[in-house]
Amino acid sequence: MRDRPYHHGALEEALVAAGLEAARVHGPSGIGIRDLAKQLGVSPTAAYRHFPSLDHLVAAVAQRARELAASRMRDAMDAVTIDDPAERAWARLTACGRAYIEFAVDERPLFDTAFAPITTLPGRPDDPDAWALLRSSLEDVAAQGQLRAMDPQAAAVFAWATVHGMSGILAGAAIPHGLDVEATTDAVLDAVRRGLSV
Amino acid sequence: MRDRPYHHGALEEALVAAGLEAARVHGPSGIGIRDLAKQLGVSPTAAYRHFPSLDHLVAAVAQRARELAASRMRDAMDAVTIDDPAERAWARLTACGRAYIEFAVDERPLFDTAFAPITTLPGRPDDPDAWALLRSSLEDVAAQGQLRAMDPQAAAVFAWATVHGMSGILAGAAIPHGLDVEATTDAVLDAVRRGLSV
DNA sequence: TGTACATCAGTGAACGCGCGTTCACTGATGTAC
DNA sequence: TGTACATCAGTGAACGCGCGTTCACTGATGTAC
Repeated sequence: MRDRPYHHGALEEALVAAGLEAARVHGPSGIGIRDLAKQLGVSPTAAYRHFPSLDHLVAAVAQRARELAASRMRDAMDAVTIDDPAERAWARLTACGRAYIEFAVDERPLFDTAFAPITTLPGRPDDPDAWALLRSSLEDVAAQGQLRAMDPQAAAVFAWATVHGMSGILAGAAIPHGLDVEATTDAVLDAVRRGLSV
Repeated sequence: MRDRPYHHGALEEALVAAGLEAARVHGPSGIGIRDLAKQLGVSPTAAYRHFPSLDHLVAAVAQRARELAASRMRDAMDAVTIDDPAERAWARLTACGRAYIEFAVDERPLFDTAFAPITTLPGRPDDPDAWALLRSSLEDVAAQGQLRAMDPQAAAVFAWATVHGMSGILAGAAIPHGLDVEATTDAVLDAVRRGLSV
């Protein structure tokens, strides 16, 4: 006489989805087996049918969060409408970085979840993959002859480090007093371009 | 007939020092009231004579960790021996950034402790202060007429973001496969200079 | 110089909580014959 | 087409742990008179 069938049917997916919502509000430490099971009207033990431990569930949620960030980056890149090939390549790289920073600011707990130190490797590659998007947009810039002679790996690390660090600064409590976020983001992205261009 | 006097004498300092050692190995979450009290041969309650809560103790340890990072940066800056004023200013800025990155790599858990999101404000300013060191070395570069026209605040955020992000990449598990750490650090610091210079 | 007394820095036991995880078990599903 | 049975996905209760924190209390210290 229960209103819910004995078998949930899609508990694994439901756990990840509910975990993502929890992480959206409270970050990675907000994901708990007992908590999520309660929300889904299921016993805590049921979760262990799908994940060997909490760590694995957190890793699945983190992957989902990274993919969310990456898809925002991809969308921002696709929204670039400039025709000139060289400027287009730069604009796509910049859009990619800006989207990363905006994700950190808009969805701070999710950002923390996405890029927290990895404890358990995911079972499949990220799709889309943020690092791959960055690499490919840098390759476009290079293909336009815009990149100065430097190790392409180092160039990618430089670009990533800057937007990642900027995200950390804006997302953390460490924002320098009275900082104009948008203007500073523009200036930082411009400095990245100058650091990379011929 | 105890070998230890009833009053410890310097428990506050001892707690911070022991907390720093714990954080050095296990990061901020490795700092625990019961644990430190046990190490010092004191009851957990005694800690509450000196800190209203664990959070305050952690904040004190974090400040100590930041100051440790900052003093490494200052030492590295002071070790620069170049005479030419403009090159000297750049070298000091670079040394400062490199020391920050090296601290993250050498003392990862301490780095995590130092720059974790702040929960409780410290009772006194950092001494030395990492952000102030960076600002002042950038001012030196500007005073040498080497800095291109940009908001000085944004310039500082750009430099800090890059080394902070680089630290995060190197300290996290997210190191791209087969990365040459030293060479990449050099390349990134060089890109920062290019991003800032006239 | 001695003494009463306020204050400070400790003790030791206990509370209460929430967590991940495990155990023995049951309801539902699907498949071989 | 029906049925036995392996397998899968749940239940519900409990374990055990370690933590921060609190309580009533005591030993040591310093200071006013």
